[in-house]
Order: sequence, then C-alpha cells, then structure tokens
Amino acid sequence: MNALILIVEDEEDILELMEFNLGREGFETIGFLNTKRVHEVLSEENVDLILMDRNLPGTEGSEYIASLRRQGINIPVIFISAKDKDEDIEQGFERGGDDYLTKPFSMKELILRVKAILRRTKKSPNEGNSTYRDITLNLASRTLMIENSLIELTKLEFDLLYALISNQNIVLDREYLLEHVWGSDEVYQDRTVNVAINRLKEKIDPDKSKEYIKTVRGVGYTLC
Amino acid sequence: MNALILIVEDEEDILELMEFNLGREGFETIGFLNTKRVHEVLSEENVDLILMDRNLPGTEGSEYIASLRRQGINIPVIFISAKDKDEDIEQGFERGGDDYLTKPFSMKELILRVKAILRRTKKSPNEGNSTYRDITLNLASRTLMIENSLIELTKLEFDLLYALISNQNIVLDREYLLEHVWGSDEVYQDRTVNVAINRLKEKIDPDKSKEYIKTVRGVGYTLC
DNA sequence: AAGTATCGTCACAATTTGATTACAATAGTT
DNA sequence: AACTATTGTAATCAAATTGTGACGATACTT
Repeated sequence: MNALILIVEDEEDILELMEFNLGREGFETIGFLNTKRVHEVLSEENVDLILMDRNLPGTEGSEYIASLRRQGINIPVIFISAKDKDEDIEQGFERGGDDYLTKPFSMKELILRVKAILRRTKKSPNEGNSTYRDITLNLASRTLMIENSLIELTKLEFDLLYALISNQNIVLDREYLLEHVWGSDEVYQDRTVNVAINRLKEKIDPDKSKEYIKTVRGVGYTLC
Repeated sequence: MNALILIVEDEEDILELMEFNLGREGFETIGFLNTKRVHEVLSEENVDLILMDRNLPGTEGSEYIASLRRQGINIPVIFISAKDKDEDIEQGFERGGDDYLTKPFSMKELILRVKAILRRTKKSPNEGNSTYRDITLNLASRTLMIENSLIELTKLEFDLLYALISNQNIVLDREYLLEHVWGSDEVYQDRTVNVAINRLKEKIDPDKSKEYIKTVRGVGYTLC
C-alpha cells in the first residue's frame, strides 16, 4: 500500500512538478492550490504526510497546520516555503512542522526528506495491522477498514475475523474456532459458528459481492 | 524524563557549544570526539537521538550509522556535516539519517529539528502537554482545559484521562487500566472502571454531546 | 434427478455487558 | 473529631450481543 501525500502549493507549475516527481517514486498524491477542501479530504482519506506551502492565498500555511494540531490531527508535515529567515523556520517547527525546506529546493532532497519521515511514521507492514485484500484489521484500535470506510464489529465478530485473517489459506474447522475464538471452557454447538460467520459476512459484505469468507463444506471456513 | 542525546563531533569547540545549547533546553547530552566508545554507550544507555558528524578521524559518520542500522539499531539520527552536495545529502538519508543539517548551521535550527524529531519518536507525550480534540491536559499542573475553560479532576480521574489520551486510538481494556491507573498491588473489580469512566465522562462532557470516550463492548474504552 | 447431509437464514430467548444510582468506606482537611 | 471529597462496591435497569431451534436452500452423492 503506497503512502498518500497531500500537497498544498499555490503555484500550479510547482505543484505539478512535485506531484510528477513524487508519483514517479511510487507515492500517491493529492494536490491543492489552497487549504479550502483540505480538511474534508483529511477526514475522508488516510493521508500519511502533508507538504505545505506557507504563502497561500487567504490562509497562512503554518497557521493552518497549527489549527490541525489543536484538533489533534498529528499527520507529519513538511513546510516548503520561501520564508527562510530564522524566525520563519522557528515558527514553522513550533506550529507543528516535522521538517522545513526553503525555496528554491531540489526535488531530490524533497523526496529524500519525504522518505525519511515516512520511514519513521508509516506503520511498518503488519505491525498491529492484518490485511486481506481490501480489508484491514487494526488490533490496537480494534477497528476494521474496508476500502477506507470504517465498519463496526462486535467483539465476537472481530475476534472471529481476526482468527480467519491470521490464518489465511488455512481452513479453520468449527472445533478450532470454538476453542480459539469462543474459549474452551464453555460448550457450544457447531451451528453457533455458522450463525456467527453469517452475521460477520453480513457486516463485511452486505451485497454479497466480495465473497471474502469461503465455506468449506464438511470442514469449516477460510479466507483465501 | 529528559531526552538523552548522543553527539559525535570531532571539533571540540563545536561539540561543547552543542552540548551547552542543548543542555540549556533541558536535554541530557553525551558527547564524543569519535565513534570508538559510542557502541558501548548505546547498549548501556537509553539514547533517544544521535547527532552525527560525518568527517571523523578514522570512521565516516554515515557509514557508522549504516552499520548501526544493519544491526537493527533504529535510534533517530541527524547528520551534521560540511558535506553539502546533493549526493552527500542523498547518501546521508540513504544510510539511515532522519535529517541532515549542513555546516555552518544555526544552533536555533538544530534545536528545532531535534525537538521535531523527538516529538514524533519519543514515547512520552510532548512536554507534559497532551491534547485530544479540544481537550488539553497539562501534566505539570495536573489541570484540564476544555475549550479554554478549566475543569477540576480528582487524581483518579486525571490519571485515567491521561492513560486514555496518551493511548489515542488504542482500546484499553479494564485489566490494563486497573494495572496502570489504579496500580497493580491492590485487587479491584472490573466494574470499578465502569464507574470511574462514568464519573470522568460526567465531568468532561456533562451534556453528553461530545462523546470523547468510546465504549468498546466486551473490551474496554478508547479515545478516538 | 432424487435423496441426504450440510449450510444459511430468521426469529426469539437467554445471556452478557455497561450505565446509572445509591451507599459505604476511606482519606484528607479544618 | 467533624466534615468533606473521593473512591470502591453492590444493586438495578436497559440494551446489546449471542446461542439455539426451526426450516428452507444449497451442494454433494448415487
């Protein structure tokens, strides 16, 4: 999954150049000429890094970032600005910037700094995250994302999906599931699993178009 | 708990200047004129950040860092070097640097960059101030501000909110909370947490309009 | 194609869980 | 010591979750 970088830069040609170069490195980019629709996107998309110009029409970039920080939005930010005085740089960092690049800047250096930040902040693959196709399970927050939309699961449903997702390509029989998901002390019927699987399917694929969970007749269920 | 910064710089007067300025900002520092004893210290002390010169007697700083990285040591590194060519900077980042400052540099900027990196990588929340949405916890004065108005919390309530706020997006189960907020010596019931959470909710959101704390049925509570 | 075993689905009941309130116990203050 | 604030526990209520049985649908076998 490629990192998503949001760019705010009011000079259209510079913006294009940045998007082109970052895109060539395999990053996804969303560019804006001002901050108007940024907040909207931040709440909808999973942005990994923000590149922010400071001299923007209307808003001042670093003030905008400061307001994001006050809202508890801690996405990493690199300021890219012609403001190169010591006080300017100080202000940029104090308002929550992670790095500060002064114009004119080299594309190469920008890319290096982008990578350095993402290397630290982007959740390294499968650290607390389990994925299968377009499903992402986050263990810590106990949340399920399917195609960037959040789906609420009950505890049982979550544990069940986690068992399946961490045993991809392995058919889990009902006995195994009852023991590992439900817990071994109580005694349940095999049908209990059927119904639970069903309720899970209904939540993660209401249209029945994805077929995430495959039934293996006579044995159990699997994600494959 | 102050951050510990390890510095390798072969020019003695620059090293002293750096230690003096960083010390004045409240950082602990350990300075070296070469890399000889660095590894030893890294294994004994809990170093939060390394400031590394490149032109050192004997070793080349960035090569030394590269070897640390190969050993799985991922302490953040800021290179501080007179090598300012594009290729030099590229090499610095590729060998595992998090930032690159070219000599001559301003102490102010160094401190800002140090803080920016520690803000992200150090586990402890930044400077005793934790925020979430419009909530601000001040650890030093143990006070809580919500939308510019002061709210009084009891010790338990404060500690509980602090646990939640410093683990945003992570569901904390009752066992964890009892151990970390209440303390592990005594034995309490799980319900105790419910009641405490309730009292906290009542104080921080009497109208029940904000929904700061989310209940995760069957698991625990989270701020998200 | 018919028969059988297995599974999906639905409705309902049982259970679990959390919120809330009241009250008792404890600690800290005057 | 009396008072107050704080906190743990128990009881009650409401709600979400989950287990079960019934039955139709589906897949597999012959």
